[in-house]
Amino acid sequence: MSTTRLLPLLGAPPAERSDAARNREALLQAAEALVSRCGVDGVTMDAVAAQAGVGKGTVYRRFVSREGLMAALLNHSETAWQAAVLSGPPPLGPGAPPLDRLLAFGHSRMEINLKHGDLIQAAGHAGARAYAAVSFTAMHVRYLLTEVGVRGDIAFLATALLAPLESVILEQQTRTEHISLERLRLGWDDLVRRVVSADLTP
Amino acid sequence: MSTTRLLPLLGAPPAERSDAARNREALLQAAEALVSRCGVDGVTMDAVAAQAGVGKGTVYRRFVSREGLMAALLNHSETAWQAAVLSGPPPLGPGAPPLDRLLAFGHSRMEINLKHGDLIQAAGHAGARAYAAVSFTAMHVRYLLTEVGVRGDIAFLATALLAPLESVILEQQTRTEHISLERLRLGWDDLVRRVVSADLTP
DNA sequence: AGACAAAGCGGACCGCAGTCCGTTTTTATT
DNA sequence: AATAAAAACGGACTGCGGTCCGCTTTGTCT
Repeated sequence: MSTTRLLPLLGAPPAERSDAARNREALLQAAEALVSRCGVDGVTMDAVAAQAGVGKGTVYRRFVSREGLMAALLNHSETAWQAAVLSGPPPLGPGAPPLDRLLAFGHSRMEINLKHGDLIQAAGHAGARAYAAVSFTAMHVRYLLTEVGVRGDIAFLATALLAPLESVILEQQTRTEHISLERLRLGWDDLVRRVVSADLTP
Repeated sequence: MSTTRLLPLLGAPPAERSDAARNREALLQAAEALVSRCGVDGVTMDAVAAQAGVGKGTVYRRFVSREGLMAALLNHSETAWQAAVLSGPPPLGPGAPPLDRLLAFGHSRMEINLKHGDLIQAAGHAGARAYAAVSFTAMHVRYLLTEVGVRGDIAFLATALLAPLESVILEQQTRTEHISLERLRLGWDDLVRRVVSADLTP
């Protein structure tokens, strides 16, 4: 009679306990509510815990840190957006020529990063960087660049193109340099064309 | 007998009191010492105050916030660097053709931003952004782009080129994408040439 | 020199992020 | 159903950033 420990599946997450799942849901919902009520900066961890009806320790067990919680909040919209990129209507989604997709990608990403600027900021290191967003966007831009026919250090170029789409940069441009969203879009288009055209018209 | 208030010079800073100056010096020195002893993250405001032999309130009076203090620390090296750009030896300083200066600018900025990554991070909003550094570098890159003969939205292009030189981006590239410094340099050169060449070979 | 503002100073105090550990709930096993 | 291990929970507690306000120093005007 061996203990039927049916092998841990090597890295399969041990499955979440039901109460844990319930609490996570409650916490996310509470956080969302508080964000829309007090703004991102007005949300304290104690408040989130209280609103969800759990102890503070629970919040940290689930989300590790304030940044982690904010990142989790972010992931919601991020997921929907990724779906739009992977299988939504063109030109953001598949079906349009890769250059058009790249331009649309920039416009869309700009909007997102401006809209969630405060959340992204609050998510700090766990936010824009190191999380799903970075690897997904980087991967996608690399893919599009290749499709367009760009030669060279694709990985570097992808990151370089993504950099000016970062929330911090956009915020600086719109707030302190007074650049309009329309101008940002035109600028992006121009930048992309410059980067790309070197390989197209040799 | 009019009060010889010899007009406030309209916005001339009211001149710093001697004790204030002394304390500022002491604080900066203390902060620097602590940074090199405990690392940026290990520096607490209380410690800085204690080490300088003043009260905590004084620290905040001089530097407003922790970020402000870090920004002040940063300004030291920043100033030296600006001097090198404005009047140092080519190709970073004047004398070389503008394209070479632009390439050298990128390499140099990269090094700085990587070297002081933790300080920049700690200086947060008061650091890379909104402070001396941003307007100076932006101005300089705009100037070089113009000299090179780039047409278009120079202000936007300057910011877009500066974005991938930001400490956060560089850190991501070197740490999680494992891109070597050498490759970053080559990438920068390639990026700049792509952006520039569109206007040069029409 | 004396006096009077203004600027500077200090450290007690507050709020929030994050930790710790004894207690409770869930789930697998018999 | 009983049991036991693992996972989750809660809330008191700590440390740090930042504020506040009564006291002291500095500089100026007579």
